Amino acid sequence: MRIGELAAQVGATRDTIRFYEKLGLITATRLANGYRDYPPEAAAWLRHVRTAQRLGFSLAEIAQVVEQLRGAPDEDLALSALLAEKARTVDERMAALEALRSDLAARIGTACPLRHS
Amino acid sequence: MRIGELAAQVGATRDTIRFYEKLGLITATRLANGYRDYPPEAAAWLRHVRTAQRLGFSLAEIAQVVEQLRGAPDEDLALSALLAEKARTVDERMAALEALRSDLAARIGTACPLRHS
DNA sequence: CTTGACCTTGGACCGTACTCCACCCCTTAC
DNA sequence: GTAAGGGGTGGAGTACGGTCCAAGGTCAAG
Repeated sequence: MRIGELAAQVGATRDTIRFYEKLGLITATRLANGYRDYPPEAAAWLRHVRTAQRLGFSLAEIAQVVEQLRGAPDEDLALSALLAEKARTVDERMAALEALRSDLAARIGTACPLRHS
Repeated sequence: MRIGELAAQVGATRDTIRFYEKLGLITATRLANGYRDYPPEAAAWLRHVRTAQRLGFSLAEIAQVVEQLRGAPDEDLALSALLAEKARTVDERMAALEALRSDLAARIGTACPLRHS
């Protein structure tokens, strides 16, 4: 698969994929003419990257995970642990939002909302 | 209060506070010598800004709220309305996080967590 | 009266995650 | 053979949220 098809399959631009390659998030073999060539799994992998990103991982973190997974004794176990850690972060963020929400609710309708923050 | 003390109180740098001023997030009166002067409430206000930011609001969004308050016929009423709107945004964001959290929970412990995203 | 801590400004610079550009090569269709 | 539509590279530009720096003014203590 060439870069344009891969890009279309995952809803990214060619530029984005080349950018990800620079960050070590994806690698490609080259065809005789110099074009990047991707195996079919590349699309699934890029979707995984996008998912991780959506879940709050920075591209640098994802690249680091890839790096850490290389040579891990149990790949799946390591990945599950990382996800569990992210879930905890999400829980914390939700608690903070809940606090802000009730903070906002308490101020609404008061005489001077920001004055008592 | 001068900028250094304010910065110390909220755990920011003087540069950050001047940057926020440029964005319209905070205003200061000036002393005779040109130094910025802040009322005691400024610290609470800045902490509020930081909280909103930590919860995923961009500085531009926060500045927009401040902007909308300027010149409102009834400041308190306007602010209450904006806070009510923000509370709704917070609710939406919490729902999104809840979705991500259960998404993570579902993946944890599976044979190959990222494979089914 | 100098030293040091504090303040002022404008502008340069950083990291993240792209996005666009110019300029070039390769391949297929007509 | 020429035009369209891939692909390649390096480098610049964008938005966001700062962070740092130089050159200078202010002020209290010794």
